[in-house]
Amino acid sequence: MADVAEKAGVSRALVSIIFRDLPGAGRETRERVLRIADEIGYRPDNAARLLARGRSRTLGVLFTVHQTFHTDLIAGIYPEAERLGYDVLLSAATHGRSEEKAVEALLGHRCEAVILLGPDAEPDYLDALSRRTVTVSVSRRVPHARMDFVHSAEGKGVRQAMDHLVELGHRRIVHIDGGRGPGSAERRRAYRAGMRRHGLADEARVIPGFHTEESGIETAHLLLAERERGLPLPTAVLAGNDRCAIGLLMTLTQAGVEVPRDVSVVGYDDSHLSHLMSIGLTTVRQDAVLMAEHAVRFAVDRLQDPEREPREAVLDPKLVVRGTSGPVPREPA
Amino acid sequence: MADVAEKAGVSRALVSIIFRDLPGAGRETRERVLRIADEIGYRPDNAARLLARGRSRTLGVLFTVHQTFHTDLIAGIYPEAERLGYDVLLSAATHGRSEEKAVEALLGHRCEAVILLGPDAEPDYLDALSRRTVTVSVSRRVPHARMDFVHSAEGKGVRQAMDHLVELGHRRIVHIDGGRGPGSAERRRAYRAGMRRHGLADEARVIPGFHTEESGIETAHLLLAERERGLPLPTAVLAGNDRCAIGLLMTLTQAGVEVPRDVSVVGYDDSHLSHLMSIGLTTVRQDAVLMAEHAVRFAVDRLQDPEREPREAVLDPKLVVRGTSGPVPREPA
DNA sequence: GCGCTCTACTAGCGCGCTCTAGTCCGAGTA
DNA sequence: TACTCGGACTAGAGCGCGCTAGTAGAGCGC
Repeated sequence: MADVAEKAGVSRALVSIIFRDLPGAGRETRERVLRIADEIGYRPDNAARLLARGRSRTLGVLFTVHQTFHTDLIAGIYPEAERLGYDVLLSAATHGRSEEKAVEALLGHRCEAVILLGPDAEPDYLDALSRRTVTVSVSRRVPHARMDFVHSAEGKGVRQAMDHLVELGHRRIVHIDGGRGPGSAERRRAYRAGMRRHGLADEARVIPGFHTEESGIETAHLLLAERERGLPLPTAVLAGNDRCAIGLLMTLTQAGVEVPRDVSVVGYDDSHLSHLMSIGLTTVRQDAVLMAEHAVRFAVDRLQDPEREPREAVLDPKLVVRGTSGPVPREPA
Repeated sequence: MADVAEKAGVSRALVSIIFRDLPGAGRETRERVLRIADEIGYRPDNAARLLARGRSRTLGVLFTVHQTFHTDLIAGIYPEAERLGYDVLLSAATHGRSEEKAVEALLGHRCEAVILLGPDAEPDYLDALSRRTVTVSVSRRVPHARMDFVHSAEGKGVRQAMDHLVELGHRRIVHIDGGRGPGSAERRRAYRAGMRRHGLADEARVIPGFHTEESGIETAHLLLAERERGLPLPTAVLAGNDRCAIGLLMTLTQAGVEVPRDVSVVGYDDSHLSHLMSIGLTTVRQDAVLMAEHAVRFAVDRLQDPEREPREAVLDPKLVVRGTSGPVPREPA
C-alpha cells in the first residue's frame, strides 16, 4: 500500500479511501492509483483490514459434509450475505472433525456471527456458544439458548403429507425417523398425531433411522425381509428426509417393488435429489433459499443491534406431489 | 490480551508465549495465565496474529456445491492440513457464484495457497492465479500453468472398466461423457482407445453429458426412446461419473430395465453414492483421501520452499466390481 | 569475589490497514 | 477584502498481536 501511495505521489490514507470506494478522492487520482495498484499487483490485506476496522463483516457457516440440503442452503446464503455486505466463510464438520472444532475455526477467523446448519453438537456447547457470539441455528431448536432459529413448520409439512396419503387411501403408513437429526423429533411427533387424527393409531409404526441414504437402504432391507416372512409391506412410507427416501426407493425398486404402484414414498426437504427419480419424488418442500435468507438476515440484524432479542422464523413447508405417491394398491403388495 | 497480562501480573509478551505454547514460561505462571484468560473469555485474535506473524498458515479450498466427490475430498483435506499445522478455509462455487469470486474470497482471507477441486474456470484465469499464489489443482490439468496437479490415471481406470465389460461379453458399450468436467476428456479418449483396442471401434458411441444426475436421467430417457423406435439398448454403459451413473440407474430401473441383467452400468469416482444401490455400483475408485493428502502436501511443500517446482501426482484408480455389472444378456434387451 | 549459563520474563517495534482530526486551496458570498 | 465552505488530500494514532533483543536473578564452578 505504501508502495502504491509513493508511486502515485499520494498518501496511504488516500489509497485507502480509494480502495474502499469512499468519496473524497478526485476522479483522476482515483484512476491513477487503481492503475498503479494493478501494475504492482497490490491487493488490500484482509487481516490488516479486519484488525484496523475492528469488524470483519464476515459470517461463518457450519455445515455437514454430505448433507445435500446443507449445500442447497449454502447456495442461498452467499447471495444474501453479499447483498448485505458480508463475507461468508465455510467450515465443515466431517467424520473426523467435530462441529466444535469446525466452529472454533470459524471463530478463530474472526467471524462476527455463526450460522449453524442443522447442528448436532451438545446443547450445552451450543448454549455457551450462543452467549459468546451471535448465533443462528437452522433446523434445530436449542432450548434456552440465546440464538436465532430458522426452521420450517415440521408439523404442517408432515400433516400435509399424511393427509395426502390418507386421501389416496393409505392406512398402513410407516415413518422412518431421522434419529437425533434436525427436525426429526417434530416430524415423528407430527406423524404420530397424524395417524391418531385419521383414526390409524393402531397402524402407526416408526422405524428408527437417520437422515442418510444408508438408512433408507437398511429400512428397505428390513421391510423386504418382513415380506419374506409373510408380513405385508406398508403401502406408504414417510421418510425422514429425501436422502433416506432415495435410498429406500433405490432398494425397493431394484427388488422389484414398483413405486408408487406397490408402495408410495414421500420424502422431506425437496433437496435437488428429488429430481433424481425421473417420476420425481413426492416430498415436503422446505424452501432452502428462503431459509438461508432468513438466517443471514437474523445474524446481520443482531450484529447491527446487539440488544436485539433473538428471533424465530417458522416457514411454511409445502407438499410437492410428484410421481412416487399414488393410490393404495388394490391387493396387498 | 493486555487485560489478561495485567490481571496475571505479567507482560503481554509472556501471555503471547504461553498461548503459542512456547518454552519460556514457568509452569505455575502458565497455568495462572490460562485460567485468567478463560475467566475473562480471552481468545487470541487471528487477524492480529496473521498480521503480526506475516503468515496465515491457512489453506483455501475451492469446491463446487453438490459435487459429491468434492465433499469426499474435503473430508480428506482437513486431517492432513491439521497434521501439517495448517488451517483450512472453504469457499464454494454455486450457480450464482463463480469460481473466480470464490477464489478471490479465499485470497482475501489471506490463504497462503489455494487447492482447487475440479476447477472449471477459464484457463487464462487459472494460469494467472497460479503465478500469483501457490495453487494446486485436483482432477483438472491446466496446461502451462504453474500449479501442482493431483489426479488419477483416468486412462488406466477406464481401461480396467472396459476390459472388465468386454470380458463379460459386452460389445455394445456406450460412454456418457462429462462435457468439460474434470477428467472427462481423458476418460473419453481412453474409452475410444479401449473400443479400438478390443476391435469395437465401430460400436463406439459417446453420448454427450455432464457430471450430474440429471445427465444420467436424460441419457436414460434418450436410450429408452431409442428402444421405442426399435433400436437396441446398449448392453453396457460407462458413465462419466457416479452421479451420472446413479441418475441413469434410477431411470432405467424404474422403466423396468433390470441392471445388470439387461444393461450393465459402470460409474467413476467411487463416491459415497456408490453404495446407494443395494447391489452396489460397479465403479472406478479414485481414492479421495489419498488425493486430498497429496494436494495438501503439495501446497505445503511449495509454501515451505517457494523455489520448488510444481509437481504432478498421478494416482492409480482401481476398478471396484460390485453389482451393477454382469454378463451380457443372451438376447437383445 | 568473578564470570558464566540458564530460566523466566519484559520493552517496544512493526505487521498493513482504517479512522479521526485535521490542512490546504479555490470558488462562492457578503 | 474578508469570510466561509466544500472537495481533495494528509498526518499520525491505534487495531491486537508476534518477535527480537534484551534484563534480572538464580545457580554453579573456580
